Parts: sequence; structure tokens; C-alpha cells
Amino acid sequence: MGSRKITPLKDFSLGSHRCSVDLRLEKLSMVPFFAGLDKNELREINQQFSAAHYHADETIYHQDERVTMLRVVVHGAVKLVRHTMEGKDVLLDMLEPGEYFGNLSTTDNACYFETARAQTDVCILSIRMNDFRSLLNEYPNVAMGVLEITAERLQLSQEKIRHLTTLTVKKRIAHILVMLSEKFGEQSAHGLLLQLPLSRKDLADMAGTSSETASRIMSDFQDRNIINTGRQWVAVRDIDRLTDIANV
Amino acid sequence: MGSRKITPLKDFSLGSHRCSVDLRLEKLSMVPFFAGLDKNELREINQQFSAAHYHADETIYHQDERVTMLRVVVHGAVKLVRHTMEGKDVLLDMLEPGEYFGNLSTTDNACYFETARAQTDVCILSIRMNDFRSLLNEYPNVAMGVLEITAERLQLSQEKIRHLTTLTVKKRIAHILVMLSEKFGEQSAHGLLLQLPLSRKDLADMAGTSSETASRIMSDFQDRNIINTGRQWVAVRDIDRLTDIANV
DNA sequence: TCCCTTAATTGAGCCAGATCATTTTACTGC
DNA sequence: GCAGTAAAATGATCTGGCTCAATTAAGGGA
Repeated sequence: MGSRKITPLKDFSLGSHRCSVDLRLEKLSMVPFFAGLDKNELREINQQFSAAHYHADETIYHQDERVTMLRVVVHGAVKLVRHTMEGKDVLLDMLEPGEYFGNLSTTDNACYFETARAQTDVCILSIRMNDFRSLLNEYPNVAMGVLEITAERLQLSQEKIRHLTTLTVKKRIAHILVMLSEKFGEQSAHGLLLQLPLSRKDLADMAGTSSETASRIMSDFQDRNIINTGRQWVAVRDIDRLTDIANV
Repeated sequence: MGSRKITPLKDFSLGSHRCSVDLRLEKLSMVPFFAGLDKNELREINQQFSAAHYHADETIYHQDERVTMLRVVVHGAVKLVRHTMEGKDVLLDMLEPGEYFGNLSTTDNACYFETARAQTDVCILSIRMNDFRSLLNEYPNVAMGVLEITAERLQLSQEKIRHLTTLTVKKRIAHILVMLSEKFGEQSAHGLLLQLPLSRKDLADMAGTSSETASRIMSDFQDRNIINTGRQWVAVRDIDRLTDIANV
């Protein structure tokens, strides 16, 4: 109590981060559709990827730009946002290392449907769409894996539609916190800390609400000792109660 | 005016419908991922499909049942619905002939995520998931096509999320009517008639609203001469104004 | 350690849309 | 042509969440 609060989030800066071949291979092997490949195949595929670093808040690609690359998160977190004419953003997903992003559509002049932005400092591997397509032809298992993942994301997306049309904002936020804690949660003194900067606005854009409402709900959760939160960080103290709120 | 109004929808009953080989081949060739196949390949694939008929309102498969088949609409319309504990349904999609449905996930004990119900009398072709999977291996182009379609549906789904979080109900309904008229619209005396039975509740479940609100909005559109509607049917008279409402 | 910036909180008023209750009407079957 | 039925329209009321407007405070930087 006497000590001053500082952000409990870990340092994501890339100063220390060197993208060694081993790390690249490790992260590529975490991508679900590369999971079946053996070490040699992975090494070969790795050749086709190039690494790039972005600082927090930098845009990796922008909505409506021509699709050129398929990317994989190696280090840090990436958020996918859809901008709207009304100025209200929709936060579609928050990606952790090992997740791919970009656009799989094979039509030639396809455009990105969302903006990808670095949520922390990040390291990204990318492969040209053409090369990726040859890769799909060369390794049918990879193609099946990609299909699998895409089908899975479609389901998640439909689940979200269900939430938006049937659940209250409080339940939606509870769901989102549970989901994020599965993905980014790390044990810490504050509870299960979500290891990424996360503002009320981010939460609001994920839940389809206003940042004020998100704030009120987070305050309520904190008052009830369900979460612990500060500026741009959230830790879950009582995941069970949060799950209850989400599901009842 | 003097004449009594009866439903302008065409008769979908299967009395006359005989599922000839030619019709089957035609519809299979309309499925986007079979589009690239030649006539002989198509004939061979056709062998693996079996046809089934359902009456309007019959359930084709139910949410949470074990996935066994992949299906293609040959005749009529199929709706995909997600039920919720709260008793509120979410209408995910309305399918026309040539569209596939089911679940592509390759995990063995996967379950359907939604209920498929015949919106009219329908004729459906189905193939065992195992056979379909072999088919994907045998014809890489088909696999790529399936991926393409799935990615496209994912985008549509994300677009819907955007609508739900940023647009008013009126705009959402306008969007839905435009979309449906592209898919099911047929010129008629009443205007661009949507060739499928469509209740206020169906519309409401698509837009994520209540049937009362859907009804009020439809009344407003009719008063403004934008649409023409009766019990279970809708015809669009002024698609341009509808598009305006959806987009402004 | 203090200061400054920007995130977060909080209050008040308002409104789109939900809900509940009832009436009306379109259509079907006889 | 009539009667029966379920869909649709409509009215009245209520409320969750949005908006606008301050205020407070967290945490980084010097």
C-alpha cells in the first residue's frame, strides 16, 4: 500500500529480443497448420519468411490495402481492428505469438479487411502470399490445417455474433476477460495478470460498447474483488465468479 | 385491389421435383469449390452424394449433434439458426441452391454449431464427412476452393459483427433486405420479390432485434413505398433507397 | 520527488429499442 | 364466401446503455 503502483506488465521492448533461428522455428512450429511438419521441412519453410519489428502502436498493415503477405506473431501482441465510417472501431481479435494473420483469400487483388496494429513492441514473420500459396500446394497437410483454423475462427466469430445479439454488456465483458485470461493470463502478485496493455477503450471495442460503460463495469468487478486493474492493465482474481457472470 | 391478396411466392413443394442426375450435376457444379472440375470428375463425385427431401420447417440437423455429413442445397432454401439458452434465436444464414452447409472441422468428434432447418420444401445432397475429406486430398483445387469460401464467410461474419456494434436496427434491416434481394430476388408484379417465406421473426433474428421492432420498421418502409410486404413475404420496390438507408 | 499527460471514473439526462398487452389483418382450408 | 388461426401491427411503458461533461488519479519522465 505504501509503495507506489507501477504497471505490473512485463517489458515487451525489443532491445533484448534477437530473432534467432531457433526462436523463429519454435514460433513457426506453434502455428497450428505447421504443427505436423518435421524439423527439416520447417527449416525449409523458415527460409521463405522474413522478420520485421514494429513498435507498440505502429500499424503493420491498414484496412483496404492490397494483400501481399501472410504473417505470424513471434513476439508481443497484435490487435486486429475494423474501422467504421462512424468513427467507432471494432476490435476483432488480439493475437499472441504463434497466431497467423493477414488474409487467405486467393483472389489476386484482394484487400485486407482490417487494420493490424502492434499492441506491444512486436516481432513478426511474414511470407509473400504467392509463396504461401505454393506452400499450400506442396504440403497438403498444411492446406488442411489452414482450412481447419479458418473454420474454427468462423465459429468463434459466429459465437461473438450470438453474444452481441443476446447478452448484456456485463456478460460480454466477463466473457472477453475469461477468454483473454486463457490467452494472455500469467500468474502474478495481482492475480492472473493479462500480459498486454489493455485500455478501457480496447475492451469497449471488443465488447461493442462505449468506454464509459466498460469503465463502470470494470469498477463494479473491482469493487467485488473479481478483478484487479490499473491504467492499461487487468488482472483476474476470481476466474470462477467471472465465468459465472458470463454464463448465467 | 379488388382481387384478394394471396401469397405471391412460388410453390416450392417437391411434388413435381424429381432429382434427376442432370439437376444434381448442375447444382453440384454451382458449388463454388466444385466449379473447376470437368464433367467426368463431377459425375464421379456425384456418385458419393445421396439426395434427401425435407418438408418446410423440418430440421435437417440439430445444433450439438455429431457431425456426419456435408450437404449442398439443390432445391429450396435452408436456414441456419443458433439457439441460445435465453430462448432467443440467431439466424446466421439463409442458403440458396448451390450453397454448402455443415461443418468443415476435421476433428473427429466435432458437433454442429447451429441447427439447419428447411425454410421451404427442400432437396439436399449429402456426402459423408470421411468421403469429403478423401475428396479434398484427391482434388487439391477443391481444397483450395473450400478454403476460399470459408475465408469469405469469415469476412461476412465479421462484417455482421461490425453492423451489430455500430449500426441502428433500421440500417441493419435495410442491409439484410438488400442482401436477401441479391440472393433470392425475382422480378414480379409486386417488385423484386424475395422468393422464400420470410416472417418478421426471421428478419428480427437476422438483425438481432425483436419481431415488434422489425415489424415497425417494415411498416415504415412500406409506408414510404420502399417495399411491399405481406404475411411471410417481402418484395423490394426501391432498392436504391434501401441501399441509401443501409449506408448513410 | 513533483509535474504533466492521458486514462479512467463518475454523474446526469436522454433515447433507441425491448417488453408486455392488445387489436387487426392476411391468408388458408372448408 | 366464411370462419379460424397465426402473423403482423400498434400502443404504452420501461430501461440498459449511450452521450456529454466534468473530475480524479495513475504512472511515466525529468
